[in-house]
Amino acid sequence: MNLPIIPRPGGRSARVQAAVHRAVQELDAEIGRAALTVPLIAERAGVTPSTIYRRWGSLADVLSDVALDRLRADAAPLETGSVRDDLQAWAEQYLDEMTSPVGLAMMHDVLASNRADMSCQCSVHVAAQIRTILERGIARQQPVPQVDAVMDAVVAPIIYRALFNATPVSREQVRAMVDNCVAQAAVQS
Amino acid sequence: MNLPIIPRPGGRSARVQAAVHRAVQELDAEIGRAALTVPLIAERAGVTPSTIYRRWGSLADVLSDVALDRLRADAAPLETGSVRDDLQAWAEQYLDEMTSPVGLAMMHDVLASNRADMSCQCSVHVAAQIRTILERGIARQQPVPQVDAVMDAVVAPIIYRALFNATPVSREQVRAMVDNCVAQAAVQS
DNA sequence: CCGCTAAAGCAAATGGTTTGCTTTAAAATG
DNA sequence: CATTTTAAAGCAAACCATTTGCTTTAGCGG
Repeated sequence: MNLPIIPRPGGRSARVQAAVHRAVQELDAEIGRAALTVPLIAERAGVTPSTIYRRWGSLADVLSDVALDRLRADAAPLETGSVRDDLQAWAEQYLDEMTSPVGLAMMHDVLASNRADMSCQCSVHVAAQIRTILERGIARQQPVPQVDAVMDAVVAPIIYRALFNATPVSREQVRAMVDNCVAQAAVQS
Repeated sequence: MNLPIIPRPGGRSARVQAAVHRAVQELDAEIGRAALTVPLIAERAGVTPSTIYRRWGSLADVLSDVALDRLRADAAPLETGSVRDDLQAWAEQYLDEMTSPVGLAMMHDVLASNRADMSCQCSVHVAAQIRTILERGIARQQPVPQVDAVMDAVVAPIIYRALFNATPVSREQVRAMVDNCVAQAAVQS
């Protein structure tokens, strides 16, 4: 419904936003995501439920907003000196995050909000991480794959299988996927 | 909550199940998925809301159940004589289905139920379709890729980008993905 | 400092969800 | 075939999340 853009960034709006985000994370840790309700969050945050409904629209939107916030908090990928190693390290960490209960819940939350703009943020964020790695490689004059190629060959299988398969991608498979992707880029250049 | 297994397949349970499924599809067509509620569905199906809540657990579970039913209704893939062509034809149709509003809604419904068993059914079903195509190729003594390879290289990008990207995979890209995948299988054998 | 306005508070009404109990009908048993 | 058993459906009351109209607050511009 309403965007999580803060119209009056200096004041009460910002405080409410922060309080609600904190309340969600606290309650999530204490009682679990399944037990979260808007009235509960509102009470913990010290606001009224209608405030949350008016600003976010629904519980799903609040959770999605918080989940995206956590995604953005991810650190920049490490730098080892080779695109292949950087990608492998990053991809393994990404796999761990996204197959963890927290990561899975985040994805479900974002998708459950049914807002294309929010869902897209996920891939925008991931693409930015990958771009960071690839640009280091370009700066070193190494051959690098396209961002989209990495998304299709590495990210997509990780996420698809995390969401729809009983068995997630293994670390070996991730490494093989990255290898493949980087090797193809080397051939094509 | 409760499984969609029918404990007394011969009688009232089966009738209720069918009536609810039909009610969901009718109402979905008439008023749209966003307006669906359990009481509405119950009324149309001629049952009481508590019946639905007791059997399915929540609206999300009902919608997920119906969505999986529709998936299962998919026809068997066509046969052209070549694995590559069969896969391409099937993949393009799959792309169309999954990027359509109906297909997207189905995936969201299944994921929103937050039930791993239901989500897995999606990939199980898709894998079965792919296996059908590949086994024809094996029968013809052609080299074929692994089912999982097709899932990772073709299905995963289609779904990932349908769910998380503003721009879905294009038909050309699908064809390229299938080509790649089949070519790799030919090399490896 | 004063007025304007967006957002928060409040409270009542709405309606989806849960739950205990009763009734029905399908299956099992003799 | 009649009888017993039991899972599931019906019913209705209670509960609680959500919506909504109105009032109040507080940030911002003049």
